[in-house]
Amino acid sequence: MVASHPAPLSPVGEEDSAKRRQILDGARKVFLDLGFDGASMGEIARAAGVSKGTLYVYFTDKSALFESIVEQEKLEQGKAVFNLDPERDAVTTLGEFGRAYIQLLCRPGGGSAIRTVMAIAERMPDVGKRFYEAVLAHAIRQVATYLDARVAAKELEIKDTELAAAQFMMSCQATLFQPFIFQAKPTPTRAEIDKVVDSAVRMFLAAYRI
Amino acid sequence: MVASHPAPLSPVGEEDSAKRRQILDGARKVFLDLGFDGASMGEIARAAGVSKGTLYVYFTDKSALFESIVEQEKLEQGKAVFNLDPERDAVTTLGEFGRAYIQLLCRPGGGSAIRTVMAIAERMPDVGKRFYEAVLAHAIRQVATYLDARVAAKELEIKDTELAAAQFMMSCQATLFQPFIFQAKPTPTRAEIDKVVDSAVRMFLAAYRI
Amino acid sequence: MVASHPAPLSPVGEEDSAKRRQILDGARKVFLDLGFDGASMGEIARAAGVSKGTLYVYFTDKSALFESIVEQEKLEQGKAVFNLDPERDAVTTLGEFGRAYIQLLCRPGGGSAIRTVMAIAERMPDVGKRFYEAVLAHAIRQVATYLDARVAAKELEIKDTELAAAQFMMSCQATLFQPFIFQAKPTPTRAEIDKVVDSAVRMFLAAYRI
Amino acid sequence: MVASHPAPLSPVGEEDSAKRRQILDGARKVFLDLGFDGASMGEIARAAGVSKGTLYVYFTDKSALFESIVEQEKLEQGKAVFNLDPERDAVTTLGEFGRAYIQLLCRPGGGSAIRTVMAIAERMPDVGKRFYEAVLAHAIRQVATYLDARVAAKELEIKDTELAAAQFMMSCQATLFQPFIFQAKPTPTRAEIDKVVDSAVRMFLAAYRI
DNA sequence: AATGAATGAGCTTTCATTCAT
DNA sequence: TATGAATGAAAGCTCATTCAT
Repeated sequence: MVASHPAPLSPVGEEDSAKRRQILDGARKVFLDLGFDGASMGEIARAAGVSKGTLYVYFTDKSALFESIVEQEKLEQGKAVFNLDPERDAVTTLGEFGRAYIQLLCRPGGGSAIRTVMAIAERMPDVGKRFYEAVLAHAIRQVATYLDARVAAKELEIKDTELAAAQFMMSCQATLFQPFIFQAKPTPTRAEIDKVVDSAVRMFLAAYRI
Repeated sequence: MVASHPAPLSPVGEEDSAKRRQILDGARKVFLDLGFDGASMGEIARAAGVSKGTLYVYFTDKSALFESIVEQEKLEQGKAVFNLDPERDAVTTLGEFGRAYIQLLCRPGGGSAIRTVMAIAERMPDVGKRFYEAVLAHAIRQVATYLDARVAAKELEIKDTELAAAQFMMSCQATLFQPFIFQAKPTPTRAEIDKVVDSAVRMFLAAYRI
Repeated sequence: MVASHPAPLSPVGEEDSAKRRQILDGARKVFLDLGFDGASMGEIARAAGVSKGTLYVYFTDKSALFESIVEQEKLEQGKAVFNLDPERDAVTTLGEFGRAYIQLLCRPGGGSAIRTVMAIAERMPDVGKRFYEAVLAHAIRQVATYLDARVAAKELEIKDTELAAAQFMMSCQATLFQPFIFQAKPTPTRAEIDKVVDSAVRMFLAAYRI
Repeated sequence: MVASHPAPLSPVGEEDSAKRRQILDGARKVFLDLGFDGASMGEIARAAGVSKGTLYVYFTDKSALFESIVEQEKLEQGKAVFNLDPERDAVTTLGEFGRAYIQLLCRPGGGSAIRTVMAIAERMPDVGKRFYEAVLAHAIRQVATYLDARVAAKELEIKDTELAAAQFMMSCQATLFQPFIFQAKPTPTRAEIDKVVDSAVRMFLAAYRI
């Protein structure tokens, strides 16, 4: 009874109590698998191993829980670091980046955050916008910055590096991302990714290398 | 009750009675605006101008109705004809095509079939797959066929025309489609589309023109 | 099949379908017995002999159903006609009226609308106010009008007949209404009512008769 | 767990520990403002500045807490002393009393114990009955006792002083208490109270003064 | 004694579906 | 065929209550 009260702070007080984590983990799976409407609070409670009531101790309502999930995915995917060392040459760097990027987008195991957010964007525009900015636009800006450096290094000649970055990133998705998200093909293999990314790098450099 | 139930045939002789059309038209709008879960049979009935009961005369349940809508969109968008005359040169043809394609993807006014199908693909993989095949893969094949012709005509040199087609089509979406579908930016203007598609055409031809 | 569709109009269309009546009857009992918060839609459905869903076909929500009950009670109690013939003398008329009035206020069988509305008036001020106006204030005005006539007939001398009317009506309630509503005594008997009302009439006339 | 539970006595030695008081004070406000059903144990805990768990240390359940509040109000309002000095003349005494009584009944600021108890009386008849006895009937008895004295002093002539007391007290409420409790009019002003009470006194004395 | 985390029953409400007509 | 009345299962959410500390 001495030091028995070391941590029992209020659940909401701590930004990241164990229970909160537990709920987020359960909710993540359910939301990403079933979408916002398809997921029920009951199922989330079951997945998280807590009672329905407990959900509402930590999150005001279903939307708040969902937005926390998106926020978390946003942070996690947004901080995916790519090796975009401005000194390195474009062939290697873009190739490496492309492979990492596609693997991020086409993560195996169902439940894609991108799909889930896209699906709800019409009804929760802010959620969609913030996710896009933090993840997709953020990645584009990183690549654009790298391209700026290579332009300065006289390896490339590009007017609009942000557009070019986006072009490259979209090219890398060719035949991979859409079939994946539409469930038309399984998660792309390493070999498929290599082939497509290599081709994208070739096309990109054929167009922009000095 | 005597001979009034000739057989559990489709409600009317023709596969596409006026009522059926009416229902599909109403349902289309509601499903594309609100998604599968967001749409309610009541709202669909109202939009279609029929009673809720009638919905079940023509479609066994909500899923069947939804799949019919997707089927219809599939057929309609699948037959969106692009002028891919194999005789025409690549600059003009790809430019025109690219603009038309982006306008198809980024149609103003909410209700996007692509988003709606994408959203449900995890829970209805067949629906997603069939839609992808009939619309997106089909468009890729059309472009690939055109590219085959231009390769044969010695204008282009491409190993894998299907991959190249997809690359081009994805490049055209750069900075346009994703922000649009995530509600991060408004429907792209004509000028924006022109700029992006022109750049995609330039990049593509710089890489693949002989 | 000829004249088989004579009446199946929309439930809400008819202001007073049988089902609607059935629901109101069930809801009346439950609301008046348990109050707004104490009554549950499930119990109301059971009392009305319909499913919970049906409740919402006829009434938008619990409040709307409650307000309909209050409205109904208002109309019913508001149109309780008292014989306030301006020609009749005050002793008889006020005595008769007083007895009828107390019997209205202290109706046997539990479930008092007055109590129920009073209880919710703080949270639904409009409901409270409208009920008061239509039932209590309306009765006061009727009596005041009668008193005006008796003043004109030189039987009484009263400055403020509305206040006098209210005084008389409150006097009639002495030792009857409050114990009744607080459940401190059972419904008053005829004899008790007679005694109290007679006394109120005597007091009133001793004060106001010319 | 050894000797830490001396016995299931009341939480503390004194019947009215500071904590208990604190809870009662918080609960009073919430119950009187929102009624029994409208008040939640959470809100009560917040208002009292204790945890929800503590509520259950001092009171077995919500009903017990509520009944304690009513008990407390009963005691407090029951001991509201009115200057009913049997030596003083009726005009002054009844006038003073009437004003004080109406001010007690029509206290500004929502939270009326009378309304709250009345509201629940059907479901908690004992609570209602005890409150009526201790507050309303008690006040009537006080006035009746005063009237007895004035009858003995030959100022008044009254057969049933308890009935007369109640008559007077109800007359004082005319046009004031009911509109107030139904939220049909705001808290009566001092001037309004004066006017009504003066009139009630006049009527009463016109009828009962020798 | 006091807490606050956790629960689960129960609430209001919605909605896909059925069925008599 | 077409209807709309009716349903009941299940949703999101609240809250009185319990319990380990």
